[in-house]
Amino acid sequence: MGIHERKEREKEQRREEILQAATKVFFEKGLQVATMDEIADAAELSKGTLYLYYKSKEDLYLGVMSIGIDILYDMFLKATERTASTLETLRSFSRAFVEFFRTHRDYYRMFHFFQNPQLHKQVSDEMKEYCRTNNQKLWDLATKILQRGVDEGLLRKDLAPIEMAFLVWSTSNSIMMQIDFQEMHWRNHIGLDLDHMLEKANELLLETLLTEDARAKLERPTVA
Amino acid sequence: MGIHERKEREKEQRREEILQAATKVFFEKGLQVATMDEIADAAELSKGTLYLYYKSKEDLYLGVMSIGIDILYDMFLKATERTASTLETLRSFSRAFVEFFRTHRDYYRMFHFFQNPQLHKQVSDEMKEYCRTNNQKLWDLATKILQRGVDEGLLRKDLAPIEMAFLVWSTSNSIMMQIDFQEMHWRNHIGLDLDHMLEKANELLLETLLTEDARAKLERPTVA
DNA sequence: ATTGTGAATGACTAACGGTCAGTTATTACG
DNA sequence: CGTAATAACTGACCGTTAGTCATTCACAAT
Repeated sequence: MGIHERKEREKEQRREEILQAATKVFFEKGLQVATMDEIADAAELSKGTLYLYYKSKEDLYLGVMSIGIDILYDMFLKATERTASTLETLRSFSRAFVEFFRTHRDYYRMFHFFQNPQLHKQVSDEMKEYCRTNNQKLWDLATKILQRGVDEGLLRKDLAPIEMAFLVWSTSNSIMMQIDFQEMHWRNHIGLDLDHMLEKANELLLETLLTEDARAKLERPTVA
Repeated sequence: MGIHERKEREKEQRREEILQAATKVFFEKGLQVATMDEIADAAELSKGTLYLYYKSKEDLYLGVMSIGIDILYDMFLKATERTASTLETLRSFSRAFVEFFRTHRDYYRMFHFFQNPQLHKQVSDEMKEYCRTNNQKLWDLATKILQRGVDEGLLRKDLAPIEMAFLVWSTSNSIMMQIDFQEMHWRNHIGLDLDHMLEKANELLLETLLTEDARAKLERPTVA
């Protein structure tokens, strides 16, 4: 009586195959230019079948994006798992985000669509909820580390951990967006090295978030 | 022989009428949902006529957005024209941006499309260039003020004015984006007051950009 | 062998951005 | 004034594509 289970597995596998095909096509063309027929071709299925597994093109897009969230989560987790000082963990976190941005640009790009509900025309409530939950894991993880920093007296107390998480994320994110969208414009027309700006901004922000004590120690690491 | 001139004026006026109709429809529905037929209806013209004045729906959208850039530029200009200390001018600048965001949300929203070339499918090179030039004015103005701050010893010298301008803009912008897209999510699910974050972030950043001298004076305004 | 079930198909529909041959309005000219 | 020339405008039409659904197909149950 394992037939039912096998069918379930096969269905799951089909869903996965569709996701793989969609990943390939979306990475190459983006949401707007990619067509469902193309994805169907890549999956060696008919278009109708795609709709048995995903409710809309946008749902499928977010399905692919969710893999990106998983990857980022894993990278964050690894950054926290290395036993090190909290300060070093904070830096690892920051670096992990930049690393994700550099090595998984395709996924990073997809986050914009998720972030901007103005662009959602056909996203199902289920998919929205799924993404929200998945995304929440990231924030919980980040907040936990920052809370540790506050408890240890490393980070200032007048900002809640979630506020710091938001600041760190939004600072990095806005610069990464510009790198992704307009790097050449900034470099050639304005003469601005955005990669440098990204590092600098993270550095400045971390300093800003540190308590005065921690900042003093940072400047003179081994107190005489 | 003023016929030619009159025709020119009428043509310009028609272009303006189309822009008005487009403004109304785009504000109500956004780029994706608004249709050219709707805009044609609103302008009491046929769809074909729209294409005599704008090359594509996206061009028309950017035409509307450019008005928003003009408005923001004027607000920035007013912020700098008030005779005041450079520090106060910097604050005015920051406030002007927030003010624009609050009172011209519809225009602000349109900036995203301009910023993200991934979304451009039919933008003409001419319109791109026009927007770029228009946009550049904003940066020039901001950079000028920041340069003054550096010259006066108010702002640190290890960051170029354009770098500071970029940091200020990207910090504000990323938070505003979140307010615009997800304010309710942040407030209800995370318990985060983004309006407060926006002020706080601007405040922290300004402090970060000040020289140590200036910061010290800021904390004890009247030195004994 | 036959029936039942659900997965898969692909022709079809609706919607929309953009086009262009044809119409109308206006000006120039004899 | 009549007519030709020019410019402005129109809307039916085209191509594309997301999404649908009646039908077909594969396979399991009996």
